[in-house]
Amino acid sequence: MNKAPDSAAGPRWLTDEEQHVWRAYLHATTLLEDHLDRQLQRDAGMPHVYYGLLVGLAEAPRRRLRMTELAMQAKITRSRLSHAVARLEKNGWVRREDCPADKRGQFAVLTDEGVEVLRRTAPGHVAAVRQALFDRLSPEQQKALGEIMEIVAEGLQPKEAGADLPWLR
Amino acid sequence: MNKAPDSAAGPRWLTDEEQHVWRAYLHATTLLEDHLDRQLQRDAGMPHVYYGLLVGLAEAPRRRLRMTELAMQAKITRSRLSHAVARLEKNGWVRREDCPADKRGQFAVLTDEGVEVLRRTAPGHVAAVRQALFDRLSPEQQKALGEIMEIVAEGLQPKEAGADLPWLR
DNA sequence: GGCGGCTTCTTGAAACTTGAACAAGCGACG
DNA sequence: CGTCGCTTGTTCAAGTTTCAAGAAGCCGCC
Repeated sequence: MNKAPDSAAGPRWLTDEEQHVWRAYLHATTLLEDHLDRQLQRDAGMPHVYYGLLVGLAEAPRRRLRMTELAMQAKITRSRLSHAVARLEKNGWVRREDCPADKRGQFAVLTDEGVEVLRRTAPGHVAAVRQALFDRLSPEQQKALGEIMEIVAEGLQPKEAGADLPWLR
Repeated sequence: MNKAPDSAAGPRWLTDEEQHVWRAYLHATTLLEDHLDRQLQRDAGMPHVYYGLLVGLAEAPRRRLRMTELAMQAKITRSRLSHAVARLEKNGWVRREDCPADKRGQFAVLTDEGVEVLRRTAPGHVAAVRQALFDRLSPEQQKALGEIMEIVAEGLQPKEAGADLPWLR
């Protein structure tokens, strides 16, 4: 897929425009992430990733998901999830349950308290996202952003579709 | 600036399209960040943020910057920078120097070894960015992305321009 | 049955980040 | 001068993330 080995012809540096775009990207994404992280830490007492876990559970069938599924949904490692759920459990927002069908498995279950936290904090969070992002972009820009992000995500998909050959990595 | 208080008319949830865009955004940005973080951790032995610090220093006048300036450039807190520089110092990539003009001040200075690390790892990093982002986007999309990110960043600017009134916060 | 390879989830230690609190120096204004 | 308010950079403790290692159960195959 590469036209030529980088090392042979010198690295292909970013052009000025690319560099500009890249810096804008880094700048904006870190600012936005920090912003939302603080907003949630302040209003909900947890970081953005943890909030995402609760949302994931809230949308799942019986407000429960296997650990691995939840981890994949949130794009974090199982290890990280383990620690995170331990913390959320301490808060009373999530509970663990054994999986009857697979004795290795655990369900993470959103408790009523967890639902309540979401109910209370979701509006503020949505407002923050809206204000930081959607209120500032034209419909065309929103559409473009969606498409761009889909392309980028697709190129980085860790698994999915068996399209590539894991055993060659 | 708000049309109506959220609490009065119910929160303005995201539309389906907005939700779709937002998820794509989260998905793509976390995948990309993870990807680059691992790439750099593997090839350069440091996380992306630390790499950014070295780059910042490399571009500064005498390869040095005051701690606060560097922190602002990298959009991190002074505290975090303090830790980071301590670590980079241990690696021999950065050195601290007193500021003669202000006895409180410290310069972070990129060492020759630091320059060397950059020289050695920058090509790989650029390649990773290119492959994950620019190689997949059309010129129009690149342009659009740049504009969008600028808008978003502008809306979150923590300081700048004295346009708002700090004493009212 | 039972062995080997795989998946599931957890653990522990080290690295990194956060936020509050702090020592030290600056600078202006009386 | 002196002192009050502010900035600079660090430190500490608590919280989070990573990575490597490991206990336990599943599954297929002989």
